[in-house]
Amino acid sequence: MTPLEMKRRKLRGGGNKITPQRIAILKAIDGIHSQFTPQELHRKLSAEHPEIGLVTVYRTLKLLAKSGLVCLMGNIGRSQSYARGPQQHHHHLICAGCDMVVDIPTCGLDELEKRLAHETGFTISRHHLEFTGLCRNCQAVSAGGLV
Amino acid sequence: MTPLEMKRRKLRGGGNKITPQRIAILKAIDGIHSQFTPQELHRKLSAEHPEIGLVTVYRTLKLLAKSGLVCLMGNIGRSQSYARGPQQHHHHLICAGCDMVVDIPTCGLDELEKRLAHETGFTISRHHLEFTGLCRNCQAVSAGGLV
DNA sequence: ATCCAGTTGAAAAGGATTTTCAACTACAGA
DNA sequence: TCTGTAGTTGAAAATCCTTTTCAACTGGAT
Repeated sequence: MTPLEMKRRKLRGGGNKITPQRIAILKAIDGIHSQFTPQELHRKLSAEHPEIGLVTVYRTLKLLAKSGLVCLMGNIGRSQSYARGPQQHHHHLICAGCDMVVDIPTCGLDELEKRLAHETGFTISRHHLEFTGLCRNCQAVSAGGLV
Repeated sequence: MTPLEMKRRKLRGGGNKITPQRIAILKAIDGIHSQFTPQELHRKLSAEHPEIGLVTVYRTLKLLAKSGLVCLMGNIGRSQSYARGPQQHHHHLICAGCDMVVDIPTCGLDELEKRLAHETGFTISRHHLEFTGLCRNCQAVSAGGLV
């Protein structure tokens, strides 16, 4: 079963229909390797699928996130930010220069989380960790005085 | 020197003027012990200072954040979220039920940060860590079937 | 082949934030 | 104390992102 088939199946399982728009959106997302906003995805789509409206992109991303097929990462400025891949435990290293995103699979926060829960009486259900800095490329660029 | 005087001095130092609006806003912020949005602050202000416009609140918060007198925490839904106190190294434990915010002064991420920098070639300038869960109160409420 | 619940695109509405602009004012210097 | 001016203000308008509404359309079960 191809990855796309798996995704179709997962969508169908939730009682949703498989439409040409949704397939086009799923395919487009597969080709994006950094975080993206609904607007950016729509821009990317419009080359091959000018008939797909921005509203549909918003709706579909929301649906895909609910179905676990894309990952809602939070807000960049005013915009929602999504990323390819399922919602799972991972964190991000983000370049302030070029917006590149690197996933961080481990964080070692379990200990801290347990301690906090104990000390505060909270039930902690999730955490979010984000590092910001400059990637090698952008360091070079800013060292050259271009920024 | 009172805390307020210190803040006035800090503002003046940046070449900014001390206006009645800014003083009222600084005082109001001192009375808020959880995170707040510009809109919430404006609502709170409007009782005593109906003449202060929402736009001024937005502008002043931006100025205060730049001057290090309040702390811009990120976005809650679509809204910016601020908190009393200077921007410094601390993180948050947030209750999903009542929005209460608890500061976490330590995080022990220096090691991970160093390792990441080494492995990826990034220059890491800051990180953001956030735990979400339910405080004792809200656990009780949801256990009672009210949520 | 038929039917209907789910889906679509366009336009309008909604909500947060920023910009514009003319009037006002804090305060440095005379 | 007075004056000039750069910074500040509030209201309205503009902007930007996102959601809602609605009539037309369609996937897929029967």
